[in-house]
Amino acid sequence: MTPDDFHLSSFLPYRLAVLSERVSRRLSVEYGRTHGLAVAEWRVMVHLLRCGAVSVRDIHNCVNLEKPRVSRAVSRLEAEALVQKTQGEGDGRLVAISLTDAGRRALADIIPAAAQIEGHLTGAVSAEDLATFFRVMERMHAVLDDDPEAKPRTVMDLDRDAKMMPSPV
Amino acid sequence: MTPDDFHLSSFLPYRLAVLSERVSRRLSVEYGRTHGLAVAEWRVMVHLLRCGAVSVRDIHNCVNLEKPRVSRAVSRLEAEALVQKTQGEGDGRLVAISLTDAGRRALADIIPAAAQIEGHLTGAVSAEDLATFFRVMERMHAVLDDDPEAKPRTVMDLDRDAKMMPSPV
DNA sequence: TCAATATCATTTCAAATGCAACGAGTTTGG
DNA sequence: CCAAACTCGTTGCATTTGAAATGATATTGA
Repeated sequence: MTPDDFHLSSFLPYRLAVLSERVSRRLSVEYGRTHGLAVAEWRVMVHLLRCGAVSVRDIHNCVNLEKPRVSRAVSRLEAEALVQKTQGEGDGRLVAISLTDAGRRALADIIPAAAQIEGHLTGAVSAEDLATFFRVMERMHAVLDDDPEAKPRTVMDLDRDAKMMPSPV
Repeated sequence: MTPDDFHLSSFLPYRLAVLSERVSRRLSVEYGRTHGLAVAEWRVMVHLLRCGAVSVRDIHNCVNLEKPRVSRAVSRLEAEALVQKTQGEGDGRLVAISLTDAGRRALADIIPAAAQIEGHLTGAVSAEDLATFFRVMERMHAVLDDDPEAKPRTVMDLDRDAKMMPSPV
């Protein structure tokens, strides 16, 4: 690669970052204006909806947020009474975080709007192209999975389809 | 969309963010370890390689970085003698920022490594699939272009192929 | 049993970030 | 000609950020 014909605007990492940030910002307009949430809070709440009462560590392992960020997001959400923290049953270190009714109501409000934005984005291409798009994303993840310099993927982010690997006999 | 079957791990904005950040981090390992650069500095330098002596505003408009971030990135790069700032010729407000020889040498070092990482990622899929991938990205950008709530795209990020629009007669 | 180690959530601290304000310079319109 | 409006790059400031440290609890192994 000659340095001279290297264009930022055709460089994959840059293009990914630009699109991702643009989409992310558009989305945060939605849940920011309506419920004052930021991306960390949004991810935490969505995770809680599916997984019930879980620990900070569990959220950290599932939604790609650093531990302190989860901790602070939970604090903010608790202050707004969207989640509640209860002392873990068995293990005294663990904190059980769960949605409140208000939190569930907020999600019932936000999720359809979020899904609609996603629908606008995905609706602009054919189902085949979209499938290819996600397949390519998964292939890139797979490349990074084999790269010792790359940060490992969280379990939750593993592509379900890609999991059908020949199991070690 | 029923809130109950909403999965973060299949939500487009989330998936984009996760892949983008993972790729970005892998890349920054490269130029971070070898030359102590962060993403803002990397973008500025690459832009300078192509565009010669330009202003802060121009960089801001081309590489998707906020103005203060460009200003500070340039300061750091200047402190490391990778770029130089000279007083603009005509307009007394403008600053002409350009690469030093050391900056060019650093890029000659980093760009091949960056291109190689990109090659690993793109090499894992067929040319057709990759073309589809970029086409889908462009379509999503187009959707956001029509969305008044979305931040406008910078001129540099416009897809060259997509520019062939029927011009207003 | 109980010291050493590990894990959990939080906090600390320094650095990065982005918005808004600023001072300096330039353009515009009367 | 000159005052108002605009543009440029930088800086102030409050917030966010992540790595490492902390304190509290659990687990391990001798």
